[in-house]
Amino acid sequence: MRILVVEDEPGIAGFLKQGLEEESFAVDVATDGNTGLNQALSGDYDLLLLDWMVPGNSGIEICRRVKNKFPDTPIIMLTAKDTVDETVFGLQAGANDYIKKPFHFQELLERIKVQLRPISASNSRFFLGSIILDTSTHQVTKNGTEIKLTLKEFDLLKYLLQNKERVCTRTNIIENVWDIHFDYNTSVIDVYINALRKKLELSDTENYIQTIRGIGYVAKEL
Amino acid sequence: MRILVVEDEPGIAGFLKQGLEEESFAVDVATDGNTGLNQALSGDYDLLLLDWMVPGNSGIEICRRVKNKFPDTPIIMLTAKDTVDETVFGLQAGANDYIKKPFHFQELLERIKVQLRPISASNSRFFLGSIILDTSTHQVTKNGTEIKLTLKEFDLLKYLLQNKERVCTRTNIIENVWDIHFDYNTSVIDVYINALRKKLELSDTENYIQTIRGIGYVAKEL
DNA sequence: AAATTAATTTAAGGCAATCTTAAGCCGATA
DNA sequence: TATCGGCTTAAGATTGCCTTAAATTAATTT
Repeated sequence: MRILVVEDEPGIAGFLKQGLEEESFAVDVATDGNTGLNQALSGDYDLLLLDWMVPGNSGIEICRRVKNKFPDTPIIMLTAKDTVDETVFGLQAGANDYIKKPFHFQELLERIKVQLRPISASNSRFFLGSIILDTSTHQVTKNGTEIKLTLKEFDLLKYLLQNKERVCTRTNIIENVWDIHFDYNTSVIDVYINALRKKLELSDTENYIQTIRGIGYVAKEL
Repeated sequence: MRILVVEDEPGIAGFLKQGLEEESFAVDVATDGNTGLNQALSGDYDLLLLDWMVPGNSGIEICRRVKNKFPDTPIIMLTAKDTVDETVFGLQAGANDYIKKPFHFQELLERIKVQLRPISASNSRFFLGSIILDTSTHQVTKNGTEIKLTLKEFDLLKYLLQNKERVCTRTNIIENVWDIHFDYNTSVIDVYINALRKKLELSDTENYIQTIRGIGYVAKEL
């Protein structure tokens, strides 16, 4: 799940980025309204966190423009102000929720999950053959025995499992797992697919992760 | 823990009843909406599993009525449909979670546990291997001998144990144990984890507190 | 109140795990 | 056969955790 944070205070921005990444979201940060608006209009994001007051376009303006183009993208406003007027303005502009600063990260997370629930089933466990991936313990097992994966390996496998039986293109993967948007000219994916197959001991008779030449990969039951 | 299942298909109902009873829940089954609603309104249950479509009152209607009378009773909807609209309706009606049929029983179990966790979280003693943490006496022992911990060490260990088998991110920890909400740039956690491991004498063969690089820590049985 | 002790936090260096790049190889496809 | 894309491996760069010690803050004693 990809989240765009538009926030000029570097402290808060960094805090949000780290916290959300620990929750395995792919996070981009824009520190002013103009770049924020441009990135938001790219349509690459599943959710937007907008600060109310940012240099350049105001959060509320970004909200209106984005909602105009992508009515279904949930937007949560971060605001230092809590007067009724402004929250009403925000909701009129199409924001799905707002949260007052300073806030508890936990609470923000809750609200994000509520917004994303219809999109991601917010599952905690994924299954593939005898493989189980559990996001709550960050553990992967095969036939009950634990398989130690690195963070990126875990994220990649999770992404494939979230999209089980669906082809994940290389672009899909590089954008959602690596959070890279340009320069697709890398072979990280190959390296990590390789590592996964090795660690999961996927033989020819058990190739749950199949290559679609020229396109990408699929995780599928056999 | 008492669970009410409202489900008309006898196959699924029986499957649920048996599975949940094996997990030592007390399970009642209602096969139509009317009796389901009546039983639910008795207030005897800790959690409700509602099928979306049942004869008589629909699951969603039951959900609304029950939530009206018992806002704190968690409700999980079972649904064959997965359109965004309907899951959104369900959540608006107050459901705490939903799961699509067909589902893995394990997954359902996970979700039930998540919902019930706040209720059973009022424990005073927590266990991890041969370690016992008692919140009422503020004491920690390992193999019966007391281990003196400072306040912060105790709080940290308690938090990890309350979330046993679940990953605690650094953000989780800093918010819940230190009550810090914006300053993410600190290494206190490392220092205290280090102290805990030392005092608890967690060797490689006994590393009940594991590091999840890039995310945080988990307390888990081996 | 001052001094002493304990607890907590900050800071920094070292180290190991992880990530990324790059290059050679192999098989598929045209 | 030539080309393209994917596989595999190894090496260098980077990141994040561990550890220790010093600095700050809080609690306790004199």
